[in-house]
Amino acid sequence: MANISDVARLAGVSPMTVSRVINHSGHVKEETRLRVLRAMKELNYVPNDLARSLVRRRTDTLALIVPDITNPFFTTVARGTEDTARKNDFRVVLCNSDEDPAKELEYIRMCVSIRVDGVIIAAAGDGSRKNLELLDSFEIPYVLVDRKVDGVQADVVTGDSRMGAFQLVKHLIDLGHRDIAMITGFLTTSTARERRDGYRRALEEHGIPFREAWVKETSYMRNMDFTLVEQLLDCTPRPTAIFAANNFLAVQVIRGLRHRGLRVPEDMAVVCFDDVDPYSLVEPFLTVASQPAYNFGTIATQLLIERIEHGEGPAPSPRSIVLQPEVIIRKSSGH
Amino acid sequence: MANISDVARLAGVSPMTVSRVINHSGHVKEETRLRVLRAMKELNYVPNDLARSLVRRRTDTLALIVPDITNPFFTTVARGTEDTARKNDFRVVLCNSDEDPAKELEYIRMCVSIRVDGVIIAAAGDGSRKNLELLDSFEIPYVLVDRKVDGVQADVVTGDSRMGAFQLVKHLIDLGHRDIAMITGFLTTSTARERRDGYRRALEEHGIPFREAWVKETSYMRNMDFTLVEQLLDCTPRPTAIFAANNFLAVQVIRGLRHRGLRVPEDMAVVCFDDVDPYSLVEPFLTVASQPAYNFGTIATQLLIERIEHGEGPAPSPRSIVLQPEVIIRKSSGH
DNA sequence: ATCACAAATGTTATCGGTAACATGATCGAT
DNA sequence: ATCGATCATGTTACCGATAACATTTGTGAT
Repeated sequence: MANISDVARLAGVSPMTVSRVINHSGHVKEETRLRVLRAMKELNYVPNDLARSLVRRRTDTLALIVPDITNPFFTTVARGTEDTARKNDFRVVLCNSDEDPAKELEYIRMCVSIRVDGVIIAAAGDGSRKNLELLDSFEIPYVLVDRKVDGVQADVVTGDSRMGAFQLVKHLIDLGHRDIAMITGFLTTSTARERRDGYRRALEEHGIPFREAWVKETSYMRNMDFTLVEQLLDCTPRPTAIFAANNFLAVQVIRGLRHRGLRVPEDMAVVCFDDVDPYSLVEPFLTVASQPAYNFGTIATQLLIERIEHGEGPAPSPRSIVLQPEVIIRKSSGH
Repeated sequence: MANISDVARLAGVSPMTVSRVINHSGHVKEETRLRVLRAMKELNYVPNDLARSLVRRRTDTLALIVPDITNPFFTTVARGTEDTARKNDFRVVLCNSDEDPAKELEYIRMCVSIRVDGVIIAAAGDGSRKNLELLDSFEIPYVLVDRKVDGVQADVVTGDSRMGAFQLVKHLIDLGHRDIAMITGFLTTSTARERRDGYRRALEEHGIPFREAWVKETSYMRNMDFTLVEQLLDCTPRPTAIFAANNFLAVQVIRGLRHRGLRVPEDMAVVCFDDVDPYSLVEPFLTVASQPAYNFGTIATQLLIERIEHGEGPAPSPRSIVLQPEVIIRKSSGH
């Protein structure tokens, strides 16, 4: 594999001149430039980015760490990230933590050892704090996306989970429901907490008591504990509506209901956070609080790149961007 | 950020000894080893993999290039790849070509410039051949997964598309259908061709003429041309069954049918290749030829790693692993 | 006590680039 | 003709690790 010296030799110049041609830096006479380009082509030369990054102390690489790469919400974030990164000449390494802080830590270690320029992370939970401190200690900038982390000061792009949850539950209440249960992700994630808070506030503002037992907590992932739905159905009184805190939970809820022979919305109203992929669902059906996932990605990436490139002077203090979800009312909540 | 010399100095040894400790190579007295480890911890030292890779001429990194990261089929392949890679101490960089050979080429260039040790690729199409030749010219080993590429000799892990398609269509025929249409991906991908061939063979073996016009070709991606379904519905005679060549196409077909007020399977039978994510679909419903996507990933990765590590001697000649799909009969095909 | 060999550690060169500085050529202005 | 500025290119050092070889120390056998 040819290196820069081979090219230089063939073109009859110094490696530095070749470097200038590659990077469009400094002055190079047009004639020499062409000679170098010809030599590069002839040798099928591709610069070695390891060497380049080593000496430049910069890799032009970002890492995106998400808790679940099979969730369309996060793949959409990933697209936003990637598109924005590419526009700014950054690469993206995509990592999947499986909602597991330990696996997340491994990836963060990797980020350090391959010297990424920055990290965008939807943290596994509050346990991610130590992981993030590792980034801090290496002065690698990062941006939180979708989820805040307790005790961590950083740029953050989130949805207004409290508001979205409030509106969804209010919608149910307006429809006459009073016995509304909730299934949410582990409360170690900020979104689960905020959605529960929004749920709670909506209830209380309408004089409905908040019952701890009606909030079931499980993994946000698709392999959630199926029996939770059963448990809710066995409550007395039985809830007439269920608020699922994300898309996968909603689908599981509906499956659980079907399994018991219950129809949506006739026997049980269902609403949820995040879009449930309409392509897979065949027909849009669920009442949801839809989040602008793509923008989560683009904005987070912009913030990160700003930080990476902000040069001297004091770094901008942590910014918090909150995007509003859009409540889309469809059949699953009844009317 | 501390480097290996800082650690060495603090531990009172040479950098080489530190390197030995890090890599568990050579002999190091237990006492010095501990001293070095203490120094590493004290300085919060993380080795620089750029430098390491540069000199070792090896990055312990694989690239996985898929045409559509939002397709659960490919995310499942990705999981298989990642799990296997990690077990063998490789990292995986995940790349998304969007079924676009040009974007694919950019990623392959990136693979070269960051010197990945190998590539697993579900190629965008036959146009990928030139891209792969680039890898050849740099002697970067690669394995094709899911899709073969015309004129490319390499390890390949595919499903038996012809057989799966044959069985699905035969199933429809056995149910009495004779007017069976097909919607498939671009015929520049091997799977589209093979599925069409399987479809064709099933028809012909049962004395049903193959009609070119009944095979509609479009993108495998979720943004397929919606009007194709309409076109099929306007054929005379109107088909009574549709074979969709992948999961997304099937969902689009069903949406198109719903849009026209047609029920599945009463008014139109539908079968397809690949699983349609049962979690999203709420109820398993589609008759499918299910492929062991996870195994696609694990096997491809094993083959690749073998090639990377095979050392001297003649490289193994290209291997072809063909996995059988499993036809799962459900409601969408009627009975 | 001596020797052969393994263990423990160090030295030097190198991977393939680029930053920083140095040098010589070119050029327009006076 | 002279000079400062800009252009064009080269030289040197270094990024942070490891391979390959060199050296010193330790150990057991005779």
